[in-house]
Amino acid sequence: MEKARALEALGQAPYALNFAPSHRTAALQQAHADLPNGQERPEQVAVAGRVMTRRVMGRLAFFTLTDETGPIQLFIERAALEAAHPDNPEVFQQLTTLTDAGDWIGVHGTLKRTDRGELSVRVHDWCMLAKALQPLPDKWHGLADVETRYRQRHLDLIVSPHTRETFRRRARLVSAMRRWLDERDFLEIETPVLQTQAGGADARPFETHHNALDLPLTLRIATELHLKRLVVGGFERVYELGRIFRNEGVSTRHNPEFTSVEIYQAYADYHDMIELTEQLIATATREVCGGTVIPYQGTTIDLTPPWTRATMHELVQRATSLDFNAFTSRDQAATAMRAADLEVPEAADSVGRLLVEAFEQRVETFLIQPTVVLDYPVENSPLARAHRSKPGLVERFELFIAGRETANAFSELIDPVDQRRRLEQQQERRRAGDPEAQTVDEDFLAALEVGMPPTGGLGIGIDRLVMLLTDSPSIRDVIAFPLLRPEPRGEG
RNA sequence: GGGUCGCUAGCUCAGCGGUAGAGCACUCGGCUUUUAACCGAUUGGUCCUGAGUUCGAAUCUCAGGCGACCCA
Repeated sequence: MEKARALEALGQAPYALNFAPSHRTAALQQAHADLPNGQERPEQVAVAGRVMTRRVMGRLAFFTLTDETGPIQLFIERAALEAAHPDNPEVFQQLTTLTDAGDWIGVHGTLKRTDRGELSVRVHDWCMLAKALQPLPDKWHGLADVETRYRQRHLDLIVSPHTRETFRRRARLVSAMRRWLDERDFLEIETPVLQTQAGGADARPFETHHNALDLPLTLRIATELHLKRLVVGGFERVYELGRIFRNEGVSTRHNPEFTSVEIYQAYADYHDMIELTEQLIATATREVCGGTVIPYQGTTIDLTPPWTRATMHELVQRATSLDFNAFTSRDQAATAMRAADLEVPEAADSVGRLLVEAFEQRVETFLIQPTVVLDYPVENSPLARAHRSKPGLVERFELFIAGRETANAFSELIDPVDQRRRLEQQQERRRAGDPEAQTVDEDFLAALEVGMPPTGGLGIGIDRLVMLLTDSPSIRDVIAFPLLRPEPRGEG
Protein backbone atom coordinates (compact mmCIF):
# COMPACT_ATOMS: atom_id res chain seq x y z
CA MET A 1 0.00 0.00 0.00
CA GLU A 2 2.75 2.42 0.96
CA LYS A 3 4.61 1.42 -2.16
CA ALA A 4 1.59 2.19 -4.29
CA ARG A 5 1.50 5.66 -2.72
CA ALA A 6 5.22 6.04 -3.25
CA LEU A 7 4.76 5.23 -6.91
CA GLU A 8 2.06 7.85 -7.21
CA ALA A 9 4.34 10.37 -5.53
CA LEU A 10 6.87 9.67 -8.26
CA GLY A 11 4.26 10.29 -10.94
CA GLN A 12 3.87 6.59 -11.77
CA ALA A 13 0.44 5.06 -11.70
CA PRO A 14 0.20 1.87 -9.60
CA TYR A 15 -2.40 0.65 -12.08
CA ALA A 16 -1.48 1.26 -15.70
CA LEU A 17 -3.96 1.69 -18.53
CA ASN A 18 -2.21 -0.55 -21.03
CA PHE A 19 1.07 -1.92 -22.27
CA ALA A 20 2.19 -3.24 -25.65
CA PRO A 21 4.27 -6.40 -25.30
CA SER A 22 6.29 -7.28 -28.39
CA HIS A 23 6.60 -10.94 -27.45
CA ARG A 24 5.32 -13.55 -25.08
CA THR A 25 8.00 -15.20 -23.01
CA ALA A 26 7.66 -18.68 -24.53
CA ALA A 27 8.18 -17.21 -28.02
CA LEU A 28 11.40 -15.52 -26.86
CA GLN A 29 12.63 -18.69 -25.16
CA GLN A 30 11.99 -20.64 -28.32
CA ALA A 31 13.41 -18.08 -30.77
CA HIS A 32 16.68 -17.74 -28.84
CA ALA A 33 17.11 -21.29 -27.63
CA ASP A 34 20.52 -21.47 -29.31
CA LEU A 35 21.89 -18.16 -27.97
CA PRO A 36 25.16 -19.12 -26.24
CA ASN A 37 25.83 -18.30 -22.59
CA GLY A 38 27.07 -14.76 -22.09
CA GLN A 39 25.91 -13.61 -25.55
CA GLU A 40 23.50 -10.75 -26.25
CA ARG A 41 21.06 -9.83 -29.00
CA PRO A 42 20.69 -6.18 -30.00
CA GLU A 43 16.96 -6.01 -30.84
CA GLN A 44 14.54 -4.34 -28.46
CA VAL A 45 11.79 -6.40 -26.84
CA ALA A 46 8.91 -5.53 -24.56
CA VAL A 47 7.46 -8.11 -22.20
CA ALA A 48 4.83 -7.97 -19.50
CA GLY A 49 3.91 -10.31 -16.70
CA ARG A 50 3.81 -11.01 -13.01
CA VAL A 51 6.96 -10.77 -10.89
CA MET A 52 7.35 -14.22 -9.32
CA THR A 53 10.77 -14.03 -7.66
CA ARG A 54 13.23 -11.24 -6.89
CA ARG A 55 16.94 -11.55 -6.21
CA VAL A 56 18.56 -8.21 -5.52
CA MET A 57 22.32 -7.98 -4.93
CA GLY A 58 23.64 -4.48 -4.64
CA ARG A 59 23.92 -2.97 -8.09
CA LEU A 60 22.51 -6.00 -9.90
CA ALA A 61 19.16 -7.74 -9.65
CA PHE A 62 17.43 -10.73 -11.18
CA PHE A 63 13.63 -11.02 -11.33
CA THR A 64 11.59 -13.84 -12.75
CA LEU A 65 8.74 -12.48 -14.84
CA THR A 66 5.93 -14.85 -15.81
CA ASP A 67 3.29 -14.35 -18.44
CA GLU A 68 0.67 -16.88 -19.50
CA THR A 69 3.19 -18.78 -21.59
CA GLY A 70 5.82 -19.14 -18.90
CA PRO A 71 8.77 -17.43 -17.23
CA ILE A 72 11.68 -15.31 -18.40
CA GLN A 73 14.40 -13.76 -16.28
CA LEU A 74 14.95 -10.03 -16.02
CA PHE A 75 18.59 -8.94 -15.85
CA ILE A 76 18.56 -5.61 -14.08
CA GLU A 77 21.81 -3.68 -14.00
CA ARG A 78 22.03 -0.39 -12.18
CA ALA A 79 24.53 1.00 -14.69
CA ALA A 80 22.40 0.12 -17.71
CA LEU A 81 19.21 1.54 -16.21
CA GLU A 82 20.92 4.77 -15.22
CA ALA A 83 22.50 5.13 -18.64
CA ALA A 84 19.02 4.92 -20.17
CA HIS A 85 17.62 7.42 -17.66
CA PRO A 86 20.22 10.17 -17.19
CA ASP A 87 17.48 12.37 -15.65
CA ASN A 88 16.62 9.86 -12.91
CA PRO A 89 19.51 8.57 -10.79
CA GLU A 90 17.01 6.74 -8.56
CA VAL A 91 15.63 4.48 -11.31
CA PHE A 92 17.39 1.31 -10.17
CA GLN A 93 16.44 1.79 -6.56
CA GLN A 94 12.85 2.50 -7.53
CA LEU A 95 12.62 -0.73 -9.50
CA THR A 96 14.14 -2.84 -6.75
CA THR A 97 12.33 -1.29 -3.80
CA LEU A 98 8.90 -0.44 -5.18
CA THR A 99 8.18 -3.84 -6.70
CA ASP A 100 7.16 -6.98 -4.87
CA ALA A 101 6.59 -10.56 -5.89
CA GLY A 102 3.07 -10.61 -7.27
CA ASP A 103 3.19 -7.25 -9.06
CA TRP A 104 2.44 -7.01 -12.77
CA ILE A 105 5.12 -5.02 -14.57
CA GLY A 106 6.14 -4.29 -18.13
CA VAL A 107 9.75 -3.94 -19.23
CA HIS A 108 11.67 -2.86 -22.34
CA GLY A 109 15.16 -4.13 -23.03
CA THR A 110 17.45 -6.35 -25.04
CA LEU A 111 18.07 -10.08 -24.80
CA LYS A 112 21.02 -11.70 -23.12
CA ARG A 113 21.79 -15.20 -21.98
CA THR A 114 23.57 -15.04 -18.65
CA ASP A 115 26.79 -16.85 -17.85
CA ARG A 116 24.68 -19.42 -16.01
CA GLY A 117 22.59 -20.03 -19.12
CA GLU A 118 19.34 -18.22 -18.29
CA LEU A 119 17.78 -16.27 -21.15
CA SER A 120 17.10 -12.81 -19.77
CA VAL A 121 15.73 -9.43 -20.72
CA ARG A 122 18.38 -6.83 -19.96
CA VAL A 123 16.10 -4.12 -18.66
CA HIS A 124 16.42 -0.55 -19.97
CA ASP A 125 13.01 0.68 -18.86
CA TRP A 126 10.15 -0.56 -16.73
CA CYS A 127 6.69 0.40 -15.58
CA MET A 128 4.26 -0.85 -12.98
CA LEU A 129 1.16 -2.36 -14.58
CA ALA A 130 -0.66 -3.44 -11.44
CA LYS A 131 0.51 -3.29 -7.84
CA ALA A 132 -0.28 -6.31 -5.71
CA LEU A 133 -1.42 -5.46 -2.20
CA GLN A 134 -1.38 -9.06 -0.98
CA PRO A 135 1.71 -11.28 -1.01
CA LEU A 136 1.87 -14.48 -3.05
CA PRO A 137 1.60 -17.86 -1.36
CA ASP A 138 4.81 -19.61 -0.35
CA LYS A 139 6.87 -19.91 -3.51
CA TRP A 140 8.47 -23.20 -2.54
CA HIS A 141 5.66 -25.15 -0.92
CA GLY A 142 2.88 -23.62 -2.97
CA LEU A 143 -0.66 -23.97 -1.71
CA ALA A 144 -1.00 -27.14 0.32
CA ASP A 145 -4.35 -26.25 1.87
CA VAL A 146 -6.96 -27.66 -0.50
CA GLU A 147 -9.62 -25.41 0.92
CA THR A 148 -7.66 -22.31 -0.03
CA ARG A 149 -6.98 -23.83 -3.44
CA TYR A 150 -10.73 -24.11 -4.08
CA ARG A 151 -11.83 -20.92 -2.37
CA GLN A 152 -9.08 -18.72 -3.85
CA ARG A 153 -8.56 -20.41 -7.18
CA HIS A 154 -6.66 -17.38 -8.53
CA LEU A 155 -3.87 -18.09 -6.03
CA ASP A 156 -3.87 -21.78 -6.95
CA LEU A 157 -3.57 -20.86 -10.64
CA ILE A 158 -0.67 -18.49 -9.96
CA VAL A 159 1.43 -21.01 -8.06
CA SER A 160 0.28 -24.44 -9.34
CA PRO A 161 1.30 -25.37 -12.90
CA HIS A 162 -0.79 -28.55 -12.68
CA THR A 163 -3.92 -26.52 -11.98
CA ARG A 164 -3.24 -24.28 -14.97
CA GLU A 165 -2.72 -27.35 -17.14
CA THR A 166 -5.95 -28.91 -15.87
CA PHE A 167 -8.08 -26.00 -17.01
CA ARG A 168 -6.23 -25.72 -20.31
CA ARG A 169 -6.97 -29.38 -20.93
CA ARG A 170 -10.57 -28.91 -19.95
CA ALA A 171 -10.93 -26.11 -22.49
CA ARG A 172 -9.20 -28.18 -25.17
CA LEU A 173 -11.39 -31.20 -24.45
CA VAL A 174 -14.62 -29.24 -24.75
CA SER A 175 -13.38 -27.58 -27.91
CA ALA A 176 -12.26 -30.90 -29.43
CA MET A 177 -15.60 -32.53 -28.70
CA ARG A 178 -17.56 -29.69 -30.22
CA ARG A 179 -15.32 -29.74 -33.29
CA TRP A 180 -15.73 -33.50 -33.72
CA LEU A 181 -19.49 -33.24 -33.48
CA ASP A 182 -19.75 -30.16 -35.69
CA GLU A 183 -17.66 -31.85 -38.38
CA ARG A 184 -20.20 -34.69 -38.42
CA ASP A 185 -23.16 -32.35 -38.91
CA PHE A 186 -24.35 -32.44 -35.32
CA LEU A 187 -26.15 -29.22 -34.48
CA GLU A 188 -25.68 -27.69 -31.05
CA ILE A 189 -28.98 -26.30 -29.82
CA GLU A 190 -29.48 -24.71 -26.44
CA THR A 191 -32.46 -25.93 -24.42
CA PRO A 192 -34.00 -24.30 -21.35
CA VAL A 193 -32.23 -24.29 -18.02
CA LEU A 194 -35.35 -22.94 -16.30
CA GLN A 195 -38.15 -25.45 -16.56
CA THR A 196 -41.60 -25.88 -15.07
CA GLN A 197 -40.94 -29.61 -14.77
CA ALA A 198 -37.46 -31.09 -14.53
CA GLY A 199 -37.15 -34.42 -16.29
CA GLY A 200 -34.85 -36.78 -18.12
CA ALA A 201 -32.98 -38.17 -15.12
CA ASP A 202 -33.48 -39.63 -11.66
CA ALA A 203 -32.51 -36.66 -9.52
CA ARG A 204 -33.94 -33.90 -7.37
CA PRO A 205 -33.91 -30.45 -8.93
CA PHE A 206 -33.10 -27.03 -7.55
CA GLU A 207 -36.23 -24.93 -7.15
CA THR A 208 -36.60 -21.27 -7.95
CA HIS A 209 -39.32 -18.80 -8.79
CA HIS A 210 -40.19 -16.44 -11.62
CA ASN A 211 -41.54 -13.21 -10.16
CA ALA A 212 -43.39 -11.66 -13.08
CA LEU A 213 -45.21 -14.86 -13.98
CA ASP A 214 -45.47 -15.90 -10.32
CA LEU A 215 -44.32 -19.31 -11.47
CA PRO A 216 -42.37 -21.95 -9.59
CA LEU A 217 -39.49 -23.16 -11.74
CA THR A 218 -36.77 -25.76 -11.44
CA LEU A 219 -33.26 -25.87 -12.91
CA ARG A 220 -32.75 -28.63 -15.43
CA ILE A 221 -31.42 -32.01 -14.30
CA ALA A 222 -30.82 -33.20 -17.90
CA THR A 223 -31.15 -31.94 -21.45
CA GLU A 224 -32.66 -35.18 -22.70
CA LEU A 225 -36.35 -34.45 -23.16
CA HIS A 226 -35.92 -31.17 -25.03
CA LEU A 227 -33.23 -32.55 -27.30
CA LYS A 228 -35.51 -35.44 -28.22
CA ARG A 229 -38.27 -32.96 -29.05
CA LEU A 230 -35.81 -31.36 -31.46
CA VAL A 231 -35.31 -34.76 -33.09
CA VAL A 232 -39.09 -35.04 -33.45
CA GLY A 233 -38.91 -31.62 -35.08
CA GLY A 234 -36.63 -32.98 -37.77
CA PHE A 235 -33.10 -32.20 -36.57
CA GLU A 236 -31.51 -35.59 -37.11
CA ARG A 237 -28.29 -34.90 -35.24
CA VAL A 238 -28.38 -32.62 -32.22
CA TYR A 239 -26.36 -32.11 -29.09
CA GLU A 240 -25.98 -29.76 -26.20
CA LEU A 241 -22.89 -29.33 -24.10
CA GLY A 242 -23.76 -27.45 -20.98
CA ARG A 243 -24.46 -27.15 -17.31
CA ILE A 244 -26.76 -29.49 -15.41
CA PHE A 245 -27.97 -28.96 -11.86
CA ARG A 246 -28.81 -31.68 -9.38
CA ASN A 247 -29.79 -31.04 -5.79
CA GLU A 248 -27.75 -33.80 -4.22
CA GLY A 249 -24.74 -34.36 -2.01
CA VAL A 250 -21.21 -33.21 -2.65
CA SER A 251 -18.36 -35.71 -2.99
CA THR A 252 -15.17 -36.28 -4.94
CA ARG A 253 -17.41 -37.40 -7.83
CA HIS A 254 -20.37 -35.04 -7.44
CA ASN A 255 -20.77 -31.29 -7.69
CA PRO A 256 -24.31 -29.83 -7.63
CA GLU A 257 -23.66 -28.18 -10.98
CA PHE A 258 -21.70 -30.08 -13.57
CA THR A 259 -21.27 -30.25 -17.30
CA SER A 260 -22.60 -32.89 -19.62
CA VAL A 261 -22.87 -33.35 -23.34
CA GLU A 262 -25.95 -35.13 -24.63
CA ILE A 263 -25.94 -36.31 -28.22
CA TYR A 264 -28.86 -37.64 -30.29
CA GLN A 265 -28.50 -39.30 -33.67
CA ALA A 266 -31.58 -40.30 -35.66
CA TYR A 267 -31.68 -43.77 -37.25
CA ALA A 268 -29.02 -45.02 -34.82
CA ASP A 269 -29.34 -47.59 -32.02
CA TYR A 270 -27.25 -48.10 -28.91
CA HIS A 271 -24.68 -50.21 -30.76
CA ASP A 272 -24.03 -47.27 -33.08
CA MET A 273 -23.69 -45.05 -30.00
CA ILE A 274 -21.00 -47.32 -28.55
CA GLU A 275 -18.86 -46.72 -31.61
CA LEU A 276 -19.64 -43.01 -31.57
CA THR A 277 -18.61 -42.85 -27.91
CA GLU A 278 -15.37 -44.70 -28.60
CA GLN A 279 -14.43 -42.46 -31.50
CA LEU A 280 -15.45 -39.22 -29.80
CA ILE A 281 -13.61 -39.92 -26.54
CA ALA A 282 -10.55 -41.44 -28.22
CA THR A 283 -10.22 -38.50 -30.62
CA ALA A 284 -10.66 -35.91 -27.89
CA THR A 285 -8.19 -37.73 -25.63
CA ARG A 286 -5.62 -37.81 -28.39
CA GLU A 287 -6.00 -34.05 -28.90
CA VAL A 288 -5.75 -33.30 -25.18
CA CYS A 289 -3.15 -35.86 -24.06
CA GLY A 290 -1.35 -36.68 -27.30
CA GLY A 291 -2.34 -40.35 -27.13
CA THR A 292 -4.98 -42.75 -25.84
CA VAL A 293 -2.89 -44.45 -23.14
CA ILE A 294 -2.91 -42.23 -20.08
CA PRO A 295 -1.83 -42.36 -16.45
CA TYR A 296 -4.50 -42.09 -13.79
CA GLN A 297 -3.80 -42.13 -10.03
CA GLY A 298 -0.95 -44.58 -10.33
CA THR A 299 -2.49 -46.89 -12.92
CA THR A 300 -2.41 -46.82 -16.69
CA ILE A 301 -5.67 -46.54 -18.59
CA ASP A 302 -5.89 -47.50 -22.24
CA LEU A 303 -8.66 -45.67 -24.05
CA THR A 304 -7.77 -47.11 -27.45
CA PRO A 305 -10.92 -48.53 -29.10
CA PRO A 306 -12.50 -50.99 -29.15
CA TRP A 307 -13.32 -51.15 -25.46
CA THR A 308 -14.41 -54.24 -23.53
CA ARG A 309 -18.13 -54.93 -23.83
CA ALA A 310 -20.04 -57.06 -21.35
CA THR A 311 -23.61 -57.30 -20.16
CA MET A 312 -24.48 -56.35 -16.62
CA HIS A 313 -25.64 -59.93 -16.01
CA GLU A 314 -22.29 -61.35 -17.14
CA LEU A 315 -20.28 -58.97 -14.99
CA VAL A 316 -22.37 -59.59 -11.88
CA GLN A 317 -22.25 -63.34 -12.41
CA ARG A 318 -18.49 -63.22 -12.82
CA ALA A 319 -18.07 -61.20 -9.61
CA THR A 320 -20.65 -62.91 -7.38
CA SER A 321 -21.42 -66.27 -9.04
CA LEU A 322 -25.09 -65.21 -8.96
CA ASP A 323 -27.10 -65.72 -12.16
CA PHE A 324 -29.80 -63.08 -12.05
CA ASN A 325 -31.40 -64.55 -15.18
CA ALA A 326 -32.38 -67.54 -13.05
CA PHE A 327 -34.23 -65.55 -10.38
CA THR A 328 -37.99 -65.47 -10.77
CA SER A 329 -38.84 -63.38 -7.71
CA ARG A 330 -37.40 -60.53 -5.69
CA ASP A 331 -37.28 -62.74 -2.58
CA GLN A 332 -35.32 -65.41 -4.36
CA ALA A 333 -32.75 -62.85 -5.56
CA ALA A 334 -32.58 -61.21 -2.13
CA THR A 335 -31.94 -64.52 -0.39
CA ALA A 336 -29.17 -65.41 -2.81
CA MET A 337 -27.60 -61.97 -2.39
CA ARG A 338 -27.60 -62.22 1.39
CA ALA A 339 -26.00 -65.63 1.10
CA ALA A 340 -23.28 -64.02 -1.01
CA ASP A 341 -22.80 -61.35 1.68
CA LEU A 342 -24.34 -58.56 -0.37
CA GLU A 343 -26.53 -55.88 1.13
CA VAL A 344 -30.21 -55.89 0.18
CA PRO A 345 -31.76 -52.43 0.52
CA GLU A 346 -35.50 -52.14 1.08
CA ALA A 347 -35.91 -49.71 -1.80
CA ALA A 348 -34.65 -52.26 -4.31
CA ASP A 349 -38.03 -53.86 -4.83
CA SER A 350 -37.48 -56.00 -7.92
CA VAL A 351 -35.03 -58.51 -9.35
CA GLY A 352 -33.79 -55.85 -11.74
CA ARG A 353 -33.12 -53.29 -9.05
CA LEU A 354 -31.30 -55.92 -7.01
CA LEU A 355 -29.17 -56.72 -10.04
CA VAL A 356 -28.15 -53.08 -10.20
CA GLU A 357 -27.42 -53.18 -6.46
CA ALA A 358 -25.16 -56.18 -6.90
CA PHE A 359 -23.44 -54.46 -9.79
CA GLU A 360 -22.81 -51.31 -7.76
CA GLN A 361 -21.54 -53.29 -4.76
CA ARG A 362 -19.28 -55.76 -6.50
CA VAL A 363 -18.45 -54.64 -10.04
CA GLU A 364 -18.57 -50.89 -10.64
CA THR A 365 -15.48 -49.78 -8.74
CA PHE A 366 -13.36 -52.52 -10.27
CA LEU A 367 -13.98 -51.46 -13.87
CA ILE A 368 -10.72 -49.57 -14.26
CA GLN A 369 -10.12 -50.01 -17.98
CA PRO A 370 -12.92 -48.61 -20.18
CA THR A 371 -15.81 -51.06 -20.08
CA VAL A 372 -19.13 -50.83 -21.88
CA VAL A 373 -21.78 -52.36 -19.61
CA LEU A 374 -24.79 -53.48 -21.66
CA ASP A 375 -28.47 -54.23 -21.13
CA TYR A 376 -30.00 -52.73 -18.00
CA PRO A 377 -33.21 -53.69 -16.21
CA VAL A 378 -36.23 -51.76 -17.49
CA GLU A 379 -37.14 -50.54 -13.97
CA ASN A 380 -34.11 -48.22 -13.79
CA SER A 381 -34.33 -46.93 -17.34
CA PRO A 382 -37.70 -45.37 -18.07
CA LEU A 383 -36.54 -43.53 -21.19
CA ALA A 384 -34.75 -46.42 -22.91
CA ARG A 385 -36.27 -48.71 -25.48
CA ALA A 386 -37.17 -52.29 -24.54
CA HIS A 387 -34.50 -54.74 -25.58
CA ARG A 388 -35.13 -56.30 -28.98
CA SER A 389 -34.64 -59.85 -27.68
CA LYS A 390 -34.26 -59.89 -23.88
CA PRO A 391 -37.51 -59.42 -21.92
CA GLY A 392 -37.30 -57.17 -18.91
CA LEU A 393 -34.20 -55.37 -20.17
CA VAL A 394 -33.60 -52.24 -22.19
CA GLU A 395 -31.10 -51.35 -24.88
CA ARG A 396 -28.84 -49.26 -22.70
CA PHE A 397 -25.17 -49.10 -21.94
CA GLU A 398 -23.04 -47.20 -19.49
CA LEU A 399 -19.34 -46.62 -19.90
CA PHE A 400 -17.19 -47.13 -16.82
CA ILE A 401 -13.62 -45.88 -16.56
CA ALA A 402 -11.52 -45.84 -13.40
CA GLY A 403 -14.49 -47.24 -11.49
CA ARG A 404 -16.73 -44.33 -12.40
CA GLU A 405 -19.75 -43.97 -14.63
CA THR A 406 -18.55 -41.73 -17.45
CA ALA A 407 -21.22 -42.12 -20.15
CA ASN A 408 -24.78 -43.38 -20.42
CA ALA A 409 -26.62 -44.21 -23.65
CA PHE A 410 -29.57 -46.01 -25.09
CA SER A 411 -31.67 -46.83 -28.04
CA GLU A 412 -34.26 -44.18 -27.27
CA LEU A 413 -37.80 -45.19 -26.41
CA ILE A 414 -39.88 -43.65 -29.20
CA ASP A 415 -43.18 -45.49 -28.68
CA PRO A 416 -45.42 -42.87 -27.00
CA VAL A 417 -47.74 -45.46 -25.46
CA ASP A 418 -44.93 -47.44 -23.87
CA GLN A 419 -43.27 -44.19 -22.79
CA ARG A 420 -46.43 -42.99 -21.06
CA ARG A 421 -46.77 -46.27 -19.22
CA ARG A 422 -43.15 -46.12 -18.05
CA LEU A 423 -43.41 -42.55 -16.82
CA GLU A 424 -46.66 -43.34 -15.02
CA GLN A 425 -44.87 -46.14 -13.21
CA GLN A 426 -42.19 -43.63 -12.24
CA GLN A 427 -44.83 -41.24 -10.97
CA GLU A 428 -46.24 -44.08 -8.84
CA ARG A 429 -42.83 -44.56 -7.23
CA ARG A 430 -42.65 -40.86 -6.62
CA ARG A 431 -45.98 -40.92 -4.82
CA ALA A 432 -44.67 -43.85 -2.83
CA GLY A 433 -41.87 -41.64 -1.56
CA ASP A 434 -38.95 -41.82 -3.98
CA PRO A 435 -37.99 -38.15 -4.51
CA GLU A 436 -35.76 -39.00 -7.45
CA ALA A 437 -38.38 -40.86 -9.48
CA GLN A 438 -39.41 -39.18 -12.72
CA THR A 439 -42.69 -37.49 -13.57
CA VAL A 440 -45.04 -37.62 -16.55
CA ASP A 441 -44.03 -34.83 -18.94
CA GLU A 442 -47.06 -34.20 -21.13
CA ASP A 443 -45.22 -31.88 -23.52
CA PHE A 444 -42.63 -34.56 -24.16
CA LEU A 445 -45.25 -37.28 -24.65
CA ALA A 446 -47.23 -35.05 -27.02
CA ALA A 447 -44.07 -34.65 -29.10
CA LEU A 448 -43.53 -38.41 -29.25
CA GLU A 449 -47.09 -38.81 -30.52
CA VAL A 450 -46.15 -36.72 -33.56
CA GLY A 451 -43.52 -39.37 -34.35
CA MET A 452 -39.86 -39.59 -33.40
CA PRO A 453 -37.50 -41.52 -35.65
CA PRO A 454 -35.50 -44.35 -34.15
CA THR A 455 -32.69 -42.56 -32.35
CA GLY A 456 -29.57 -43.32 -30.40
CA GLY A 457 -28.93 -41.05 -27.42
CA LEU A 458 -25.76 -40.55 -25.39
CA GLY A 459 -24.73 -38.51 -22.40
CA ILE A 460 -21.14 -37.99 -21.29
CA GLY A 461 -20.04 -36.46 -17.99
CA ILE A 462 -17.50 -33.87 -19.01
CA ASP A 463 -16.15 -33.28 -15.51
CA ARG A 464 -15.38 -36.95 -14.92
CA LEU A 465 -13.71 -37.18 -18.30
CA VAL A 466 -11.57 -34.15 -17.46
CA MET A 467 -10.64 -35.79 -14.14
CA LEU A 468 -9.42 -38.77 -16.10
CA LEU A 469 -7.45 -36.74 -18.64
CA THR A 470 -5.81 -34.56 -15.99
CA ASP A 471 -5.08 -37.28 -13.42
CA SER A 472 -7.30 -35.45 -10.91
CA PRO A 473 -8.67 -37.39 -7.92
CA SER A 474 -11.58 -35.03 -7.16
CA ILE A 475 -14.23 -33.37 -9.33
CA ARG A 476 -13.41 -30.16 -7.46
CA ASP A 477 -9.99 -30.21 -9.10
CA VAL A 478 -11.56 -29.81 -12.55
CA ILE A 479 -14.23 -27.23 -11.68
CA ALA A 480 -12.70 -23.77 -11.43
CA PHE A 481 -15.01 -22.66 -8.63
CA PRO A 482 -16.58 -25.69 -6.96
CA LEU A 483 -19.48 -25.21 -4.57
CA LEU A 484 -18.29 -24.81 -0.97
CA ARG A 485 -20.15 -23.74 2.10
CA PRO A 486 -19.40 -20.06 2.74
CA GLU A 487 -16.92 -19.36 5.48
CA PRO A 488 -18.58 -17.95 8.60
CA ARG A 489 -16.08 -15.07 9.00
CA GLY A 490 -13.79 -13.22 6.65
CA GLU A 491 -10.69 -15.28 7.36
CA GLY A 492 -8.53 -16.35 4.42
C1' G B 1 -26.44 -39.23 7.36
C1' G B 2 -21.99 -42.15 9.92
C1' G B 3 -16.63 -42.54 10.86
C1' U B 4 -11.48 -40.71 10.76
C1' C B 5 -8.28 -36.59 10.38
C1' G B 6 -7.21 -31.34 10.13
C1' C B 7 -7.73 -25.85 11.54
C1' U B 8 -1.24 -22.07 15.28
C1' A B 9 2.17 -15.47 11.73
C1' G B 10 0.54 -13.45 4.81
C1' C B 11 2.36 -18.88 3.11
C1' U B 12 4.39 -23.90 4.69
C1' C B 13 4.64 -26.11 9.31
C1' A B 14 6.65 -27.39 14.57
C1' G B 15 5.03 -27.09 19.58
C1' C B 16 0.66 -31.46 22.70
C1' G B 17 -0.44 -28.83 30.63
C1' G B 18 4.24 -24.12 32.54
C1' U B 19 6.69 -16.87 28.97
C1' A B 20 3.92 -18.32 21.29
C1' G B 21 8.23 -20.98 17.72
C1' A B 22 11.04 -22.01 12.75
C1' G B 23 11.64 -21.37 7.35
C1' C B 24 9.82 -18.35 3.47
C1' A B 25 7.35 -13.51 2.62
C1' C B 26 7.33 -8.26 4.56
C1' U B 27 10.74 -3.97 6.63
C1' C B 28 16.01 -2.23 7.28
C1' G B 29 21.42 -2.87 6.20
C1' G B 30 25.34 -5.41 2.94
C1' C B 31 26.51 -7.52 -1.86
C1' U B 32 27.45 -6.91 -10.23
C1' U B 33 25.95 -13.61 -12.61
C1' U B 34 21.57 -15.00 -9.27
C1' U B 35 17.70 -18.66 -10.16
C1' A B 36 14.29 -21.80 -3.06
C1' A B 37 20.37 -16.26 -4.08
C1' C B 38 23.26 -15.39 0.27
C1' C B 39 24.73 -12.80 5.15
C1' G B 40 22.97 -9.77 9.38
C1' A B 41 18.93 -7.32 12.04
C1' U B 42 13.85 -6.03 12.95
C1' U B 43 8.68 -6.91 12.60
C1' G B 44 4.58 -9.93 12.57
C1' G B 45 -0.50 -14.02 16.56
C1' U B 46 -8.63 -13.82 18.34
C1' C B 47 -3.28 -20.73 18.41
C1' C B 48 -11.23 -21.66 14.12
C1' U B 49 -15.45 -20.20 17.92
C1' G B 50 -17.75 -20.93 22.71
C1' A B 51 -18.15 -23.35 27.41
C1' G B 52 -15.73 -26.45 30.97
C1' U B 53 -11.55 -28.99 33.89
C1' U B 54 -7.02 -26.79 36.12
C1' C B 55 -3.05 -22.54 40.25
C1' G B 56 -2.19 -22.35 34.90
C1' A B 57 -5.06 -24.57 28.33
C1' A B 58 -2.58 -23.73 21.61
C1' U B 59 -2.16 -28.45 24.38
C1' C B 60 -7.20 -32.04 28.22
C1' U B 61 -13.02 -32.45 27.96
C1' C B 62 -17.75 -31.03 25.72
C1' A B 63 -20.56 -28.36 22.06
C1' G B 64 -20.39 -25.72 17.52
C1' G B 65 -18.11 -23.92 12.64
C1' C B 66 -15.36 -24.94 8.12
C1' G B 67 -12.64 -28.42 5.28
C1' A B 68 -10.37 -33.16 3.60
C1' C B 69 -10.76 -38.41 3.13
C1' C B 70 -13.54 -43.00 3.66
C1' C B 71 -18.39 -45.26 4.04
C1' A B 72 -23.91 -45.01 3.00
